[in-house]
Amino acid sequence: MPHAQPSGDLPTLRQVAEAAGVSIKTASRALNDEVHVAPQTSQRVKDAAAALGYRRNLLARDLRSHSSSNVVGMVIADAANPFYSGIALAAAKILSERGLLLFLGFSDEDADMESRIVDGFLERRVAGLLVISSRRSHPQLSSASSQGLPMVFLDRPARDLEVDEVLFDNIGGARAGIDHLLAQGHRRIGVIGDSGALPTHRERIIGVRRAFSEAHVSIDEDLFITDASDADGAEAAMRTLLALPSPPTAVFTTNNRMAVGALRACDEAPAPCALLTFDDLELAGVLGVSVVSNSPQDMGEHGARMLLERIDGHAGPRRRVRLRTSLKVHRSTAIPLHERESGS
Amino acid sequence: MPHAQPSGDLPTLRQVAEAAGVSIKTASRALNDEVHVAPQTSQRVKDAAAALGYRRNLLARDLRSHSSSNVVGMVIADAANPFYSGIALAAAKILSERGLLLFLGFSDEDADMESRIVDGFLERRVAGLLVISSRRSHPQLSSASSQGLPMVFLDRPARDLEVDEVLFDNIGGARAGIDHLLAQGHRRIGVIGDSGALPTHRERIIGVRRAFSEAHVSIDEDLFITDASDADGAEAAMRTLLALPSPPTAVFTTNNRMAVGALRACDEAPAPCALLTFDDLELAGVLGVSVVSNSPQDMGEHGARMLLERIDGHAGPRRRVRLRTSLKVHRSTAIPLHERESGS
DNA sequence: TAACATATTGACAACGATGTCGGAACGGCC
DNA sequence: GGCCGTTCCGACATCGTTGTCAATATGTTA
Repeated sequence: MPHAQPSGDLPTLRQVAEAAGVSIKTASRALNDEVHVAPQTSQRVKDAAAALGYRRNLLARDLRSHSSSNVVGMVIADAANPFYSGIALAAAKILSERGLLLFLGFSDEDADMESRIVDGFLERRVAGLLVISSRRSHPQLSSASSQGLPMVFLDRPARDLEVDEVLFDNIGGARAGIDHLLAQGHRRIGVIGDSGALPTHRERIIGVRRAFSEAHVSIDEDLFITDASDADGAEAAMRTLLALPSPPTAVFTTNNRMAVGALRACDEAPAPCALLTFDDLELAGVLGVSVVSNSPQDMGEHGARMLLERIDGHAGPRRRVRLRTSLKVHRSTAIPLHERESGS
Repeated sequence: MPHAQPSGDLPTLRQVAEAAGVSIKTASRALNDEVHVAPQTSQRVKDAAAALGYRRNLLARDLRSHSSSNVVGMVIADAANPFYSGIALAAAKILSERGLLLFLGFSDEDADMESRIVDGFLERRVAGLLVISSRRSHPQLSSASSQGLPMVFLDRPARDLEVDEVLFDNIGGARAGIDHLLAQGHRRIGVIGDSGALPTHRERIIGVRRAFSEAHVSIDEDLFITDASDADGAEAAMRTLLALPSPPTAVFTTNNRMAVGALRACDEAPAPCALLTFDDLELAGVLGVSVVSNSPQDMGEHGARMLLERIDGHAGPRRRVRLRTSLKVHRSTAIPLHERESGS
């Protein structure tokens, strides 16, 4: 029963070497399974290491071998949103297959916070970055990027950087959603959106407007509330829409947070709402909410793979991937407007 | 416009020092705002650093100053579950207030994976660990713990380690849930639970049985399905219960994944289900599901704070915190059984 | 037997930063 | 002028590991 000494510090390679009666270098070779180490020696070193509870110090190793540490830094906005945590999870899975660890930082949509997080990553010499940015410009990253640090932007474009991107087809997805509602006979369609600060939301609104205009349906701007900012805001927005003299017959929300808020408001409405949202909801079917479905898993995996290619030395020009969305129709918008009966 | 050289490597302190015409040590002093540096010198160094795009190398700094890196490692099972990601987010927020970064690893409930993740943390000399463990024993951690590495176990106990823990009152919460259902007049109560591998689930089942036994209500074991393992399994389990000749009048699920599955099955059931689950659901109100509400945020914050105290040198005996749960009644179990009308 | 290839090992420098210590310059004071 | 204290600065060792190179010992070939 090898009993580790309860002293405060972990044993070093030097101590292992002394215990095994060899030089530091030989101990290093043995523990790294390099060639040209006598089997007995190797075993003696490994036994000593096990007895002492030795763990190699990767900080020192990475410093010496100049290999950027096997760590990838990832910034996401909000872990409470399953959309972002889904991206992070999928990316982490791909990276862990290669033995890469993940630094995860939560920016909470705050530009300064994001900046501090990225600084921490850079100072720790991460091998690459996955960024869901809340910033419009990235001065820190521009020099890092030009110095060759691999990075991939997810969900939101990197306007001022020539780096790889994985985004969703926001315009096309939103357009397909509105097309569906129009095809079901809806003309008074409400729209609830996050604040326009996020490019994703701007693109989705563009898609919405394009759908209306190409269908030659005029837009009632009173039904557009695009500054809801969070679920509570969306709930209030939905109440406002429902309280209109002539409320919308269907409502489109630009992301899952907005949908959650809208659903809360609908819960107290006299009639069921026809609801369609960008982003998947886990219980969309049960809730009857139709969705413009996107796959955070795909985004995380794609991003992670592209980053791995860059880490492995791929040096081609920037790549911009747009992931497709798919429309999934559920109860609340499944029946054309003119076939719906009141009540029920 | 200082233009960083596009060469592959980041500048070192040596290069900054040369550019500023001072020694390495002086450059170090200037950049760390130490005393006894002439203002002009300091400025010259800082200008040079900015011009070169210098970033200090924390790997080297931490190696030298032997300060365990300002990084905390955290293992969680599954980021797709908002319960775990909620814990991680809350913990990260607390830690980031102290400038600590978070290594996040996803074990996917796999013991080997957890072990590899923890190894990576230890080899990178993290300052502390937050662990939601999928393991029954933790041989790696026992030596690390006795060597004084701060760690806090979350949600699941650390049987073989004398470390701090933050858990929920699983027995009491489950008991309160069943008490509520019994009080509403339910006698045939279905129970859908995860596989018994997790201590949380075992405790919850204990709470359930205790509630029955103290109310002197006999248990129909046919209504207990406690090996559902995931949402799909729970969906199948719910279908099984609903297909019984005499189906339960209410169903208790032991966590949010089980609830999701049960809800899917209920969606196709002829009559609405009376459902109560351990763990919060974001749309519990809309869905009408009553919940034994716990707060992953509280757990994350508590755990992070306790870890910080340990990192700061607190050396007291292990602490075991049990966080309370609270019952939130929603539509499906709000009306006593005998007052319910069929249909509606 | 000599020459040569190979296996095994260790001494030493190096990675990029900080801690220690001592030296130079400066001012104030007797 | 001599002494002291303070400020400012740099040479050097050091953290724990790996890369380079040279030194042995051993086996293999001409």
